Amino acid sequence: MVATLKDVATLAGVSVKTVSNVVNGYAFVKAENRRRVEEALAATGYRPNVGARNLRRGRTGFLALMVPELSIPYFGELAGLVITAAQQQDWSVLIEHTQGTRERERATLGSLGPHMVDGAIVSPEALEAEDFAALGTGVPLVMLGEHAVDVPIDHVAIDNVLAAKTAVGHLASLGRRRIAAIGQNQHRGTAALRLAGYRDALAEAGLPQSDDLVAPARNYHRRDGAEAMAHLLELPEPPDAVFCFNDLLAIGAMRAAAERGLRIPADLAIVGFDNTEESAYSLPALTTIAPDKAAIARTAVDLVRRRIESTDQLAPQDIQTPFSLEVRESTVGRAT
Amino acid sequence: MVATLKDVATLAGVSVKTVSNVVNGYAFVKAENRRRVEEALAATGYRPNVGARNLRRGRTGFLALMVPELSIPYFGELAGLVITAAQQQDWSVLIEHTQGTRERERATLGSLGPHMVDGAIVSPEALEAEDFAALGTGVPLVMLGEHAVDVPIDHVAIDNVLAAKTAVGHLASLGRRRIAAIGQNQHRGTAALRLAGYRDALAEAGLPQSDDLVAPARNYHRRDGAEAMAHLLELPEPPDAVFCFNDLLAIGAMRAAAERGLRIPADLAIVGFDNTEESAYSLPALTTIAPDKAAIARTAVDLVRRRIESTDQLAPQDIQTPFSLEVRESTVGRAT
DNA sequence: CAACGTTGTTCCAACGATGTAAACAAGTGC
DNA sequence: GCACTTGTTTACATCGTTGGAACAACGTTG
Repeated sequence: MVATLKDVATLAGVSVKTVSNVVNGYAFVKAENRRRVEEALAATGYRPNVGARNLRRGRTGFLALMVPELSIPYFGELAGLVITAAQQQDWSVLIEHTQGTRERERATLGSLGPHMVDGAIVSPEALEAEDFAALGTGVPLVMLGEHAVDVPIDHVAIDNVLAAKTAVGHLASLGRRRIAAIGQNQHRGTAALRLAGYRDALAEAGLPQSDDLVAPARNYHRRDGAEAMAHLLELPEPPDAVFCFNDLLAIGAMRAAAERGLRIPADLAIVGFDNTEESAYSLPALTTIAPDKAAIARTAVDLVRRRIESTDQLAPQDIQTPFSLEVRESTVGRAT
Repeated sequence: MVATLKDVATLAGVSVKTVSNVVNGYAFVKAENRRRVEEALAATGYRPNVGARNLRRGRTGFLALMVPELSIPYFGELAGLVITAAQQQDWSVLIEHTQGTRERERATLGSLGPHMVDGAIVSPEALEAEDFAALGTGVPLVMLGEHAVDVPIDHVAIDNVLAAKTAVGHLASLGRRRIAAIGQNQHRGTAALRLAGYRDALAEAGLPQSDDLVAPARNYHRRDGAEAMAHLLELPEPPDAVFCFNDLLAIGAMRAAAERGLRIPADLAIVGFDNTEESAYSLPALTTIAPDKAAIARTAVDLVRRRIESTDQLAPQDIQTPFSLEVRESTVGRAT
């Protein structure tokens, strides 16, 4: 059996409340009693019943994190950072994954009662505006990544348009003329933004735009990148560079290119997006957009906390976190 | 505010318990009352207070998963599978990570009161036998991976010795003579087992053993693999093959080899361990031991459930899950 | 029509912790 | 000796839920 406050109190010969006071660091407890209580606590190995405590306090001590797939390196890395940031605020993190389907995302959002978690950090992919109505009221929510739609909810992301523009600008500055993009997708908010950045950069560099060079990707897995790249390489005039909307697509694209005997970056330069750890060690190492993932995690947790603490309505925040371009071998070749 | 049973009861004009009965599917509720309660439930958007319910029922609905780092692909993939398996048993998964330090692992284990979670699945790296005494009593615990030590706890893993032997046997069968190993580590149970398998295979193939060819790795990150490989390649007689104790080490080793102009597998064959998704897309694609991660996750969740449900003491189970050798380019070259 | 079982509902206590306020003890000042 | 602080402890109600006992209403049966 597990010791409760009552057990400890009996053992120490004081009231339950006094034990509670000791546990919670209440100042006015006589030294003698404090000592006895502490002994009893140690003897019984008392640990507070989180459920009961939270029932009383109206907090749960849990934070939910909703991601599409934990096996995707970006989300694995991000989740780790969120957990770390949350631990510092005494929160435990509950992770749900949705496979990026709208139905699962709705269901997850709906199950997040305020009794279950104090707040939630969500990274939706397919949700529509109306789905947010289904959300259990009263749970502070922070969204990561781009809105698909306009929803009055806190939101943390990098400037996707600028980031994409930076990536493509880098390719253009290297003298690439036929720059392709992989990752177009109707259902993802980020895809539209990154595509816009891609187009901006081409326009600015005075390069022609061609729909042939924009390859869609249903999911953002390595396989999708390989398929898209294979398709691009069959064009009569194949690209000499490609901007992939995430690192996994880029890894897949590299493989497809390598399998066809292309040299990277000589024949084909590749830029990814996310700066997952994998990208620094791929062969060749991948040039990629590096969002400050730790900042994203910290900011998101902070936003949740702030919204919980302040009783009055805050206007929804829209916070942009920094990013940088990590230049590696896939665009500039092996450093000598 | 959030609706409670009381609110619903008032609205429906019945007692709290009747509403509770409806919510919990108690059979004997008059149709008329049931209808009114259901209307009231819908109108208020009632969701049960998980904390209170569990306080009463003595269950929490949470399962803890402790891993060293979520950003390590193997654990990201595994965590995803555990979440999926747990969802099917109506459990939400709480993830804690420890960076693989003994102190953090102890602390995490200690914080898992039975009020917090119904059970825990842990993947420790540095824990010693005595640390398990610190565990809050009464929480069913399942360990993944090898024990460092003998502890009477449920345990799910593949046969590490056999798996390592299989991997190294594969290298030997390809005619490699100087087969190195990367990943030796005093503190990891798995390291010892994989090393034993490595030695078994060498012995069986009649190959000489040399301590020079066994490279330690503090952590199991890509960087450690690269450093170890660099070291091995500086030997007067460098290896012609290397067995890495996980995929990340192998990825790092590949990079170090490639940077020194070695061709893989012609000059150096490499085998990894874990079959992370990354390994199928690396250049060259990595030959690796493929544990059935889904089986591990399912088995672990099942074990926890079984231990919760049965009141009597079950003997600690020791379950081995299947694995296979995934042969790819890093040992046999590009398929034509 | 009394006794009984069946069905449906309500009341009460309890899970374990904590906030509130009251009770108690020991000084202090007048 | 009394009111008044100041410090210290306790009793009690409460958070939202559910199990069990008690109770009420009903039709059946002997």
